Amino acid sequence: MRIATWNVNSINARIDRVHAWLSANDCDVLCLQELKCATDDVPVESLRELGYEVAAHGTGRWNGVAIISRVGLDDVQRNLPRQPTFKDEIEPRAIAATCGPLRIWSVYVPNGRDVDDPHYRYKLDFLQTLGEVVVDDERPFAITGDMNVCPTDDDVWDRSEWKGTTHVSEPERAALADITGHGLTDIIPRALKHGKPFTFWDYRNLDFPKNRGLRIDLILANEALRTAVTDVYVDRNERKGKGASDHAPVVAEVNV
DNA sequence: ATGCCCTATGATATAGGA
Repeated sequence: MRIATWNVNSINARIDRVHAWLSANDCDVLCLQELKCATDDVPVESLRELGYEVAAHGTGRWNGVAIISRVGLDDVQRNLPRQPTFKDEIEPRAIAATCGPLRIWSVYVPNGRDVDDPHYRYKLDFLQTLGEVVVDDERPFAITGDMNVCPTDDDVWDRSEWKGTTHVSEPERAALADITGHGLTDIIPRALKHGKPFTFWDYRNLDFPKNRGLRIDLILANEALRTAVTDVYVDRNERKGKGASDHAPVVAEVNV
């Protein structure tokens, strides 16, 4: 079984690429983030014609998450239990489903914007709440998605360029460690090039050609899933060319 | 060649991204 997580930065802007990627990559379960459209505006027909079921959760303009699967899509759950609000809204940032043997979450953690911004407190609250979804179970389980946190300094292209910013601060890393403390492992992908498995490169300043990247798209797997993983990699080819998302898919081969 | 920001919106600037 092949699973993947991919922040597509608008599903409508990216649908041709997503369609082509699915056609070429034999993927069973794909978790998407940043749909940037309402649930009813997701181009589901393009995905269904490839044999996938779609569970989406979006309200338009920003955020939005989905799970698409060709191995079953049951018990869909939208939002975290007790998910924190921002400006009194519960934003569409989390969705879960059971896909065959696997229980999986697709989440888009708030950016935080700046360590002094209220959005940062919201981010920490969201991360704290996210740990509560972990179930103590024999069944393969994963939280995947754009965590907007670099787990270690190895996950930043240049630590000195990211001093005092979000994504690398100790409280964010501690909050992420609290999640993995529930029995999950950050499955670190192998790098296909340049030694570091970054998953995001800003569109600006030639960041991708210069490999100024971050590893923020993660697969957090429980023991049953972790031991079944036979390979994990970043599909950095998908970041190339015109019309790419600023994130690349993270792909895991799982023997379940 | 991996190449000099992108997306959505009661839009013609602005917010958000990380």
